[in-house]
Amino acid sequence: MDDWEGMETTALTSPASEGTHGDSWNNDLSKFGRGRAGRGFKTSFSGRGRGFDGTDRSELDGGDDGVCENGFMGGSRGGGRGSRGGFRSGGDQGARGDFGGGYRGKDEEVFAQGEDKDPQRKGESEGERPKVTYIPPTLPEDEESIFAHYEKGINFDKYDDIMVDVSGINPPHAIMTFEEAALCESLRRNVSKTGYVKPTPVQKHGIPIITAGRDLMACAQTGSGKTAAFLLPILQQLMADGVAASSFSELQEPEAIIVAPTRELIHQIYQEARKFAFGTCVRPVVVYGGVSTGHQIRDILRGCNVLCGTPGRLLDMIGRGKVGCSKLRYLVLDEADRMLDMGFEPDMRRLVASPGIPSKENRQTLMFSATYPEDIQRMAADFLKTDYLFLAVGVVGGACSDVEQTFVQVTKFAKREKLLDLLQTTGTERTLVFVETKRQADFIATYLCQEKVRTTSIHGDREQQEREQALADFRSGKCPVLVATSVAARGLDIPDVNHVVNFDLPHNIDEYVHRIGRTGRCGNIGRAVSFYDPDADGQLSRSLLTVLSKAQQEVPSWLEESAFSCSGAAGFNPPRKSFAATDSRKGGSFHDNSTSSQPAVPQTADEEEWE
DNA sequence: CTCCCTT
Repeated sequence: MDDWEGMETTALTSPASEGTHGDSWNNDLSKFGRGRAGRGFKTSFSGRGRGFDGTDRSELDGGDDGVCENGFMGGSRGGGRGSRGGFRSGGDQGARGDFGGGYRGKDEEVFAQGEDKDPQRKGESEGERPKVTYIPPTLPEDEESIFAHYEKGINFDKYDDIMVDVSGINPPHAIMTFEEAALCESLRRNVSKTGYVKPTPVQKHGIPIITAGRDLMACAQTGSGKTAAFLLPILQQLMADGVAASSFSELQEPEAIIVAPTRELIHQIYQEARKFAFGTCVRPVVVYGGVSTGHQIRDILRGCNVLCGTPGRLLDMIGRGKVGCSKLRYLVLDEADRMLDMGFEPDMRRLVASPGIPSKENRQTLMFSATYPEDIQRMAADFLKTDYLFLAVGVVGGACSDVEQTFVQVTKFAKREKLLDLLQTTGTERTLVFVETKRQADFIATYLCQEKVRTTSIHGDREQQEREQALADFRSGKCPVLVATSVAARGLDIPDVNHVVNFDLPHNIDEYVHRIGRTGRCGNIGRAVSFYDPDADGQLSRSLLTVLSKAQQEVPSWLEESAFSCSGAAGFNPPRKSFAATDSRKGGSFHDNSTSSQPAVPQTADEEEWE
């Protein structure tokens, strides 16, 4: 089932970049160890208001052309030069001087990735490459390319065992076939070209719910066909209601907006949207950071019915007046729990406060994720109509137990050796190594490269082009080891990930569930090995225990003991978050439960499947 | 605290 929402490798690998990064694992090495003082990104980001509320472009653009762009870069590449200040800080201005004004320019003067090789720049950069506004490879428009990679073996029958639970008032009946979805001709054709024969459970239930105009909070694993579950009914409605054929305009007012927490993920969703919208008058567009803004603006202005985006760039586009929200009918939050957690919540609130945007009563809001901490569910109600439906889809004894989860007690300092050890015994099978920090990702990737393990890495401080290249190299098998931060934890659909290694365990259990969900999919056996550092991971032990037992995994006795001792006095350590696929409106009983002898997870039917 | 999110 991995293949379902598969991002097309080709889309991420441009011929031009092939040369530059051809030897990615080798080449990456040279880039890894560079000092990285962190970019102004974060500081400026979480800091305060963003340019976008200003709507006043002059300020924004002025910043672009002047200090910011390179300041930004300087922070990233400049290792150590005073880049902490965030963009627009004086300290960054220094960085700018280093590469003269040549490269910073307007969006119009961007460099295609091939030019990245410019020897002069390379020479002078030495750890300080000038900012090149990256233009992702133009995706081919031909049918063949759009529908590439649809012929993977999908075990549809596996889905018959899935347990489904719908709660909420008056849910519509599920459909059993795509015919019942009453899709128009071109959509039907696209569906079958995509290789879908019969709907998956999330589609069987989700499609009629959306078609009926209901708001939805859906709990389903990535790769279970959830993207199609919301795209199809949305596209169908738009076409049925005869949306104006998209055409050039200085202001575009999309009928649907889809947001996701990472660039790679939104790109993947966009690819799906292109498939299903092929040959229709509905035009999907994608926007995200790290690539040329001007390019994306032009793409939007050509016509935009379904806008996919990461929050920052999306808000930027709205703030620049390129995108209006008054015609919005559908708002989709993918990885919704992530979109509503601390990091993104302000952006989401800002989004739903955009000028002209219909209130929640006057639009349809759809949320999808594999995990829904209960506090997040409560907050999600701010975005949903009160009668929203909750849909939980799980594979009984399925995906989760297809992942063999093992734990190794390792202290911080022994982790590196242990990892190498592990990789040498597993050979070249595809392995995704999760680490806690961006710095650590560079560090470990460099180390593995030195040990002749073909490794690449992905994290938020890498150039967008590098991120895409890394993913492409991992997918293609050129680099069978990918070292990643949580940027790769969710949603990414990479077939044949044989192993997931939690070099560092995440701090929260949902993240753990998402991470190990990168493997063991589609009936394949996956393996997840986690390095458990008793000094650091004690807090997680209890919820790990619950996850393990629910997935019918063996629990090491030391972990059990650790959980016992870490939980302190009975009931004093209730799980902060539950990770179950349970409608928080159902009684709300498990609040109270969590302080009793109940395990961390509410005892409902949805044993399975958090992905 | 870190991660991810515009310029």
